[in-house]
Amino acid sequence: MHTDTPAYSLDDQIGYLLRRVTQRHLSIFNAAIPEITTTQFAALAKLAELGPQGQNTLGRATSMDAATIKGVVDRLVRGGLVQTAPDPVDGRRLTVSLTDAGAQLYAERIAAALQVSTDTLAPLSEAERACLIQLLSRLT
Amino acid sequence: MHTDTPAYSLDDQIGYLLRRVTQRHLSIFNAAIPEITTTQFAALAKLAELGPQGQNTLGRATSMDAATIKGVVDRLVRGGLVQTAPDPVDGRRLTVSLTDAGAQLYAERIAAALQVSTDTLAPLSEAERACLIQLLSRLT
DNA sequence: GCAAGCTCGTTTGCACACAAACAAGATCGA
DNA sequence: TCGATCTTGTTTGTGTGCAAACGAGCTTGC
Repeated sequence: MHTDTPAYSLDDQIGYLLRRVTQRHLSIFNAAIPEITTTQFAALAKLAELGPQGQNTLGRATSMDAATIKGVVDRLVRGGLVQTAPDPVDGRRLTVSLTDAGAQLYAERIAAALQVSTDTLAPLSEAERACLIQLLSRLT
Repeated sequence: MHTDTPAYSLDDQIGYLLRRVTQRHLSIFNAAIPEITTTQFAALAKLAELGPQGQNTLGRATSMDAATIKGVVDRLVRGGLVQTAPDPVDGRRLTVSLTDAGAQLYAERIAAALQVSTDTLAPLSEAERACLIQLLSRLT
């Protein structure tokens, strides 16, 4: 008796595919919207949707942990797209909100951001795109 | 006349979904194989498949740029899983190869790595898994 | 009313990931 | 043959990401 080494094809593994598709997506996004990154845009989008939020709350809404959202918010503050203020009620809370410049940049880039998604999915048919989105949603 | 702000649903964007699914996958991988990271495992897998490779060549085979693969190789060397040697023919080239420990760790973890892929795709049926892999492959 | 436990934000340390710029070796064409 | 060009590896700077540990503020149960 012996155990054969099982075959392992890196190129067919879900993790490797996810990494490669993400690379392509980031490259498309960066070409279309060079001013900010995908995570920064996600933060702007959620602030626009939900209004001012605590920093950690915003992190949860955008799937970033506390350490990560802090870095993202810091860079957005540095770029003048977002501002922070202490919560008068809860002494721990740091409320993050869009500045006028942030709201304007977000509004101006929505169409480009939607185009990024379309371009990323360009190799697929309409039905295939919907299928992929649906399958990925279930792996969350 | 005016232009309505188009709707932008972050949760439905391909980039955001990719990030979230990747997070879940990395978490599953890290729980199953705590010794090394996904990228390090990818490097070991390609070295096992292709034999010793130049550092940049290995980077291309695993979809990492020159700066990234250097960091990965450095950490694998530090962990004793890989070794580097100057190429006698090409004075620029740095040949990377598996050590015995690296080859052994890789062989021992293949089954676990395959299980990671299975676990990541667990919410999907067999047919859906194949469909997802196929769709993602076309977005490379 | 108060102690235990939770949440908020912060910091540090590590590991990708890419852009840009660089030095040195290899190659290929005129 | 020799100069332009390409390739190989390196470094620096910036931006995610996560784990772990921390202090300070809030809340809940008893």
